[in-house]
Amino acid sequence: MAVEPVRRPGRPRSEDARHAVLTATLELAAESGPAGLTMGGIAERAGVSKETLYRWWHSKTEVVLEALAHYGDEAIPVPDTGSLAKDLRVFMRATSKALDHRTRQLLRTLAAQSAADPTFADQVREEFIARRRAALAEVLERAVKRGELAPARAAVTVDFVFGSLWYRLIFGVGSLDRAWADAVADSVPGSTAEP
Amino acid sequence: MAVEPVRRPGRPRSEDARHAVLTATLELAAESGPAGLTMGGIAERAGVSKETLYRWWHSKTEVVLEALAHYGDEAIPVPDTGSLAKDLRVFMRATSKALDHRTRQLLRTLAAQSAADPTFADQVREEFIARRRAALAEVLERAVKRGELAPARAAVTVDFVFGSLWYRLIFGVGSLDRAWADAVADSVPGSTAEP
Amino acid sequence: MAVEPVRRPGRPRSEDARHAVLTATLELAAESGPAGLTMGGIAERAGVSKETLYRWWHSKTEVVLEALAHYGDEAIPVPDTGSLAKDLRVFMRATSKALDHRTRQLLRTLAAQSAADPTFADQVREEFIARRRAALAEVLERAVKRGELAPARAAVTVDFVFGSLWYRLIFGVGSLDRAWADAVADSVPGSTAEP
Amino acid sequence: MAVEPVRRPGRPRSEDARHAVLTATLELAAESGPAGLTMGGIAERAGVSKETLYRWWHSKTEVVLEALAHYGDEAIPVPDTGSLAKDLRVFMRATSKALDHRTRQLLRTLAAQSAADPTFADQVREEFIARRRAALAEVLERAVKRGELAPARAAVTVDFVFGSLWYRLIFGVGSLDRAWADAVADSVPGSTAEP
DNA sequence: CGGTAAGCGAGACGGTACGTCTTGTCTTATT
DNA sequence: AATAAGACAAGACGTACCGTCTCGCTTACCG
Repeated sequence: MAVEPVRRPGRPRSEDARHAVLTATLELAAESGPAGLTMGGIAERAGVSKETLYRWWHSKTEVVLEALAHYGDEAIPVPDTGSLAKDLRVFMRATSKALDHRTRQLLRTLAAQSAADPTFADQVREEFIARRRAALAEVLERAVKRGELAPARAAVTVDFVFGSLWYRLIFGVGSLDRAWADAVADSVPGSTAEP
Repeated sequence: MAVEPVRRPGRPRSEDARHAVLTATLELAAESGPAGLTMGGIAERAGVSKETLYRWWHSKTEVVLEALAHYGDEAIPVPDTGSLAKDLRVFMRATSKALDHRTRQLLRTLAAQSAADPTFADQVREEFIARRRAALAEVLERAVKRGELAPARAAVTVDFVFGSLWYRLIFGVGSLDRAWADAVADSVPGSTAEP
Repeated sequence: MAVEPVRRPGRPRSEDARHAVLTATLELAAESGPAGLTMGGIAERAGVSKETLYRWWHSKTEVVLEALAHYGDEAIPVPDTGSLAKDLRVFMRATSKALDHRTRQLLRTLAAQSAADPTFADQVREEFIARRRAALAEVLERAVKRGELAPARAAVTVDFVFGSLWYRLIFGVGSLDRAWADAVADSVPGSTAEP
Repeated sequence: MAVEPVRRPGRPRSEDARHAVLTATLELAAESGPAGLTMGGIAERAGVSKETLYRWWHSKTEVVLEALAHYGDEAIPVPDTGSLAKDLRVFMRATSKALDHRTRQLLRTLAAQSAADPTFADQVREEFIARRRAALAEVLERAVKRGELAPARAAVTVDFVFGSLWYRLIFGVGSLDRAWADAVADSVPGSTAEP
């Protein structure tokens, strides 16, 4: 049974255009940051008309969201070493490693738009934030089942990890390097003992 | 010796104008949120010329920063009950209580601008974030001296508390009410025992 | 010998589409005037694709031109009463009568496009203006042959009649009613005497 | 008594900007005609922001109108030789002479916009057309007073002269040179006799 | 009766102009 | 010197229309 063999009439959406837009967004975000990322700029860089841009994405945030989703979907795998301490280490270090310049710029763009507009915040939360939370929650869930972690603590831990990340990213309060990753991993009770 | 008896020539700065600007900023932020808060709008609402606005504040962020500082400076006192658990409870509940609609809108404006522009982020960090961190650090420091808290844990705790706050504020990931305040307070080790 | 018995292969042009386009053009012109008459609008109203529109007409002007030709081709017959004064009266009154709201909107569209683009002006002149001029010229020619009109005056009279019409139509300088028609007819020398 | 010595507060309107806009409009109209004359283009050529353009002129037509008024106000003087025939000759030849390439482009722009939008047509009529009509009407009035021209004929003559001009200009029906000027002048009864 | 070829709808596309908005600077007269 | 009033350059925004394109489907004929 084919999943979607239907072909609607009319010229089909150009995959080239879509790809060019997402690529241009990543490039521009990396180069100029949130402030320099404009719809007109993306369109020009991508060799795409503004109308096409607005047809498929209703705002800058949506473009960034999709660009980021495409780029970083498998960057951080969900580890399963059998030990919470090790799992957290792996997860945090992978997270830290994924935060290169380009990604930080994209995330800052996401944060800026989300802070300014609750509607977009909802979208970002559901389509991006939730995925990351789920990945970490999976790791913690296993630890809870093994009795390594109190259930109540699992919940706040997710906030802790990502809260720290965004807080530092947005306000520049401290680094997001490997030292940070390890410090965060170690601070989760029950994972401190075995370094 | 008088502290500052100097009187520069010319018309002195209008205190009325300054006050009107800060009030207008608070009002507009509460009404329209980050997206609707413009320099032109503030000037108009305050009955002040844009010239005057830009003379004393170099950017929207500075205005918001000062408006916020004025409004919420003594809102959250630094508690000293002799017990980390109690101190944290008081601090977190006061923090939660201070986060009314207006304040959240202002904080979101700060976050949006900071995420978009690292220079503003620096400013926000130095003039606003740092003060809050210092207040919490003072509470934790005392606990460390009493042997209630490991020094290493004190550092990450500050990140935890404020990270959670901004994370939830920006992306709408969960509430910021009294339940949240208590959950955060309880999750700091050594303060869990006594509810 | 049949004039055009050839039948090219492939699907023949849809007469329905052609008719729908011309009708839609007339309707839209009457409703929204030159400014509101767009190719996309015509296509949509006619239930025809833009592709089809552009296949058969290369510009808005061509569509309007054909719509107008279809509608008003026999509206103004060439009178031949034997008297210049009477012929002119009939011609001018018929002209005036043909200038209902819809026709005026169409003519204004033609004028707008012609003024903006000399190439279209050429087309309009050859395919529309020339026909009207020829009709009037025929009437005047007969008068010249009868000795009622000086040959030199015949030439400028055509300019006079149609110039006045377009001038008033475009700039709203005076009416185009029966009074105007009579005034114009009467002002041609040799036709004034007999009212 | 000074006509307008009042000085409103605020930065006064820049005469430089105004002049640059009108000049740029004339240049662009001459170069590219009605179709190539855009608000953005005018702004760029004039070194003026689009906001300034729209602050003072609400549409392209208004800019063109003012540009034309400035340029051609005294181009065609009202002659008074004492003879209708001579006056008309002078007036028509001056009119013809004033119709250089640049002016024709401007007039065509005016016509295009007027045909498309009756509101602008009203404006053009009152602020531009009316002045020309008044000039010619003055000449004819004098002839009527001298008994050279029937009052009824004076009215249609104005239509005739300008109708012919615009008709030829818009649709390219014949020239607008000296031969045309003389032919039109001669065709007015009472002025034909004396060449 | 099946192949071939053009017409047709739907609708995406690059391009360009539109008119509005906000930012930060400036130039006045007034206080 | 500071103010209000407000004009200004710069440039992003989101919309509209243009004319072209690429699809799948339809309607004829012709062999």
